[in-house]
Amino acid sequence: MPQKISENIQDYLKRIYEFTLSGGRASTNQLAQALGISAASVTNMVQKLSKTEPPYLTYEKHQGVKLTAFGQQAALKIIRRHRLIEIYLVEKLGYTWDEVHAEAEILEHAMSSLLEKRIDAALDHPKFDPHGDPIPDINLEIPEIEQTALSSLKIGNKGHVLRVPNEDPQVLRYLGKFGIRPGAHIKLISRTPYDQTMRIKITETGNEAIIGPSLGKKISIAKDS
Amino acid sequence: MPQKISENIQDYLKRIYEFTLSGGRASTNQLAQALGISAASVTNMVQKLSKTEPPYLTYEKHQGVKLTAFGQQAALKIIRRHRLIEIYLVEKLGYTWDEVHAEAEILEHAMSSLLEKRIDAALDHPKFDPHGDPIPDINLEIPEIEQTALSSLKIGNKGHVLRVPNEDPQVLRYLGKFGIRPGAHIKLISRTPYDQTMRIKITETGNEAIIGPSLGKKISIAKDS
DNA sequence: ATCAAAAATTAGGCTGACCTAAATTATGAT
DNA sequence: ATCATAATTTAGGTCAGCCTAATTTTTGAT
Repeated sequence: MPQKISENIQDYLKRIYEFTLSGGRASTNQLAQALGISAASVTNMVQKLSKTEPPYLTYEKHQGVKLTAFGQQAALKIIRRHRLIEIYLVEKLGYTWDEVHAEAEILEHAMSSLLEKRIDAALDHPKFDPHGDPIPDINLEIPEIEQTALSSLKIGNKGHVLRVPNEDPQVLRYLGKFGIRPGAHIKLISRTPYDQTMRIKITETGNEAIIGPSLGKKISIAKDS
Repeated sequence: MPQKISENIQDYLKRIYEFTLSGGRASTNQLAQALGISAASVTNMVQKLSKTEPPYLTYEKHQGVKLTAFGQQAALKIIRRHRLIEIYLVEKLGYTWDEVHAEAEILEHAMSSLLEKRIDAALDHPKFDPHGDPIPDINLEIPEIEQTALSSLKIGNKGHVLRVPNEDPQVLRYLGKFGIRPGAHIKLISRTPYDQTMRIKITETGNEAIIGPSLGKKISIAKDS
């Protein structure tokens, strides 16, 4: 029977979902680090989660874990709530995009189905959170969006920002200062040959920003014309 | 140092606060019943809570417990959050007054200081929750209101409702059907001599409602002219 | 004042979710 | 192919917060 699902289990599932988005398996160490607990504890918990009825994930020794369809639904449910909260806080309570992640991380576990419905309705069924991450709909479907990494832009080419999936408030404030946010139009000015650091221009604000290579890979854009 | 205060401790403090509002001490059994746990567990926990630094409460064997000033502040903080959430859900998210208690009971533990501030501001510093219970202000002060029990009204006299402090959704829906809510104007039609059951008329709706003696003691009113 | 019933406490245990240390298995550079 | 290192798992332990059963203390009716 589908037992009640505790907060930390939700956190495990969410992390595993994120780590396996690109198809692979999530490793014990990865999860331990992301969850801020020891690797031994992770091994222990994933063994349990692979033995529930139905199981949340499949586990093979030393091979990492992968969510079952059941586990994925559970993960998407939390992710939906997380992202709904984020956009609600920004739209209705004056939060900035760097403040909402930490808040949502806690509130997501306290959100009832009714509250989820009401917030979804109050925002007219939003499709994206403040960072441009897609919000799974009521059936937990995620809209597919075509997107490229900012770092793949050619010099002189233009694009507009789709996603800035970074939880770090410092980074978000830095980007926000230049006007880099979902929807912003940008143009790649230059790139250093050595480490691929980019200089980009933001159309809306006229600012120029320096973006390092790792951040450049995380920011998703659509290429314009 | 003020250690982090877990959810169940918050629940203990809230209950003790409620039970000792009228000056006495909260008994082990009372608390056990209210919290849905065994009396032995309560004894155990209150002993701990009386030995923290600073202590949340004073405990003497077989004499019940009483909050310290420190414990009271902690309780009031949760109560403030609980009531702010209740009124917010009604005002901004279309909840009815019978739905909000259960929701707030969970959300109160997930609410940050920032969220508390934003919600307080969004509602322009509300003074009462949907049941007419006063919301402690930012300094945790509670406005004193003069109030009498509905049951003390004389036949033929009028009044208006101040508080309907009942968590039971069924009761709240029953009362709501007649238009009995904070602010409603009422008049006592009759009272049965045997068990004090009252028949009252609600001015706004023109309805008449039957109110039993225990509920009559819980509903607070102000007498009109 | 007595004493049965009610209330509270003590003693001893359980479980979930974490930990460290030790042992095992996998990996990749040579 | 070997082997040092990294990754993972196993073993054994802690702690918070609950439990039941047994015991002690208080209370109130007579």
